[in-house]
Amino acid sequence: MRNELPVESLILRQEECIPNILVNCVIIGFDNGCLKVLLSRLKDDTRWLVPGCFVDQAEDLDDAAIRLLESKTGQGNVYLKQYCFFGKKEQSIADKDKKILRLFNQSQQGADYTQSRLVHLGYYSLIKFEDVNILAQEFEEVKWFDINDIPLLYPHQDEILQTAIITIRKQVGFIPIGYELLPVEFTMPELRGIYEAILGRELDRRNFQRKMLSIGFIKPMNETRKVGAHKSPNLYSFIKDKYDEVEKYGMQIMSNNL
Amino acid sequence: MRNELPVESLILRQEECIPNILVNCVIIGFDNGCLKVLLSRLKDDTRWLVPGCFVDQAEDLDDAAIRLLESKTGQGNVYLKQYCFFGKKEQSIADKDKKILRLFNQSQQGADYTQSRLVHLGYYSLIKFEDVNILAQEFEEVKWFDINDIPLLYPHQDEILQTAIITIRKQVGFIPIGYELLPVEFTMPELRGIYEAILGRELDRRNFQRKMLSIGFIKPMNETRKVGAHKSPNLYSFIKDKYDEVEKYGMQIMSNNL
DNA sequence: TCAAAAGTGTTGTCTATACACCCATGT
DNA sequence: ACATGGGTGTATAGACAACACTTTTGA
Repeated sequence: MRNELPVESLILRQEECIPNILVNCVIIGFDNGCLKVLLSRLKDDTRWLVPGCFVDQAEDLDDAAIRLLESKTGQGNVYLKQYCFFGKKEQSIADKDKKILRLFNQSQQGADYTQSRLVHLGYYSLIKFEDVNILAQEFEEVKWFDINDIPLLYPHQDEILQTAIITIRKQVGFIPIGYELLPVEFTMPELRGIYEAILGRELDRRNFQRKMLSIGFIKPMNETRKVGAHKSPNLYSFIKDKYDEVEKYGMQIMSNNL
Repeated sequence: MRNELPVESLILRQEECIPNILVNCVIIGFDNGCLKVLLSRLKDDTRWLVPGCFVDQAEDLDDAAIRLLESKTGQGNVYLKQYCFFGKKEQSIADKDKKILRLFNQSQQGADYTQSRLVHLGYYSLIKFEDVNILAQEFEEVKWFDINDIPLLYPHQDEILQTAIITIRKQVGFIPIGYELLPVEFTMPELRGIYEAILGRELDRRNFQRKMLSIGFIKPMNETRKVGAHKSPNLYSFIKDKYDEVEKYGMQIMSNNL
């Protein structure tokens, strides 16, 4: 599922970028009952990175994040939210790690990116796993990892990643997370699986269902899905309008007893 | 209450600063039943600004924010939290507004701060009103404003300020806000006043009291305060330890029905 | 027929809210 | 005495959690 050309055009910047600002994006998906995060590395490297890119002088920060997201997943119009910034004085790209610059900005011309103090601007994104077409440059490897099985990362990357996960966990009661992570039609056990993965504990099947339906932005389809030697679960879909209302006022979806 | 020397030493930077990163701090206090925000302007200017400063090359972002806070209030060890970053492509200091650079960094030597794309890193701070000693440079005016009566601001400043207020409103159920904004000893009506100011509506006096006491990190002092022609209210104080526990787990203080 | 998992109903407990009542104090 | 506002108690409605029971399906 590789597609070299669009990746290049998305990543390669004609103009010079801002040398000391790196946009990072923690891309979260959900598959097979587990939360996944998309990481990237140089093909011959051992350590992984949260995808990042430098920002064009003439580009909004948010647009840089969208461009980054598109360059890895092929998807641009998804849930994207800033959650944190990082910038300790010692934070910069070490000379010995200079090679990873290729992952952030293919043309290493112009500004000297290793000389600058580096400020990381952290975004996280929730994306439908099935919609993702993993894209990578020819020297790059991009891969989903189970969130509970993260490989060795470059310095500072763990903080960037873990802070995102903690933020999502704190916000899970306030964002209609299922809408972002699941396909258009989904079953109640699938939805519950997301909450269980994020909260790290089991939820009562019966109370969960009642709660979700009572909020009113999930509607049952008159179909079921065959998934095994038992009753086929109903399919549901989100009512986008209701969901948008809720989002505006920051209403609470899940109970507070985390 | 002016004190010229320390202000200079806090603001004036020997080394060169990062030219495109501006730390902003929305400083929130509570007085006389109203939320206040500390704004700054040049003495002969008409428009106000959220206090900001550039970051030293060899200074953590958080430390720059603390230095900024201290340079305006004399207080450094207070609640300080990053909440947002801003950076649209057109965002930079216009040549006609170049004069405000004096407010961010007294020495205008070195890097050309008007040439750069500007990224605002937003912090907000909750501070005990009585502890604040307003500090200003000789060409600067620093003043508390009622949060519902904000004067004319420079471009982008309104977004920085309003986003902070919205963030605080969303988080009010999760941060022990009274501990930060009130003196060590306080009355229940004072505490309630903060919540009412933030939520923008009245709360039931009696239920509020019960709720606050039931959470368990407020303890009654055996004193009262005379405040008028009626029963003197009890004084209370926070139990810091309990509060810290709560903070860690992001427990909920107020109900969710905003 | 049985196991597994979906879906429905019931009940007790806890929490939020509304409000009646009493207490303290200055004019 | 009375107006003002703090402090305590109680009753009701609604939400949450626990769990019994029913339904559907493949082996």
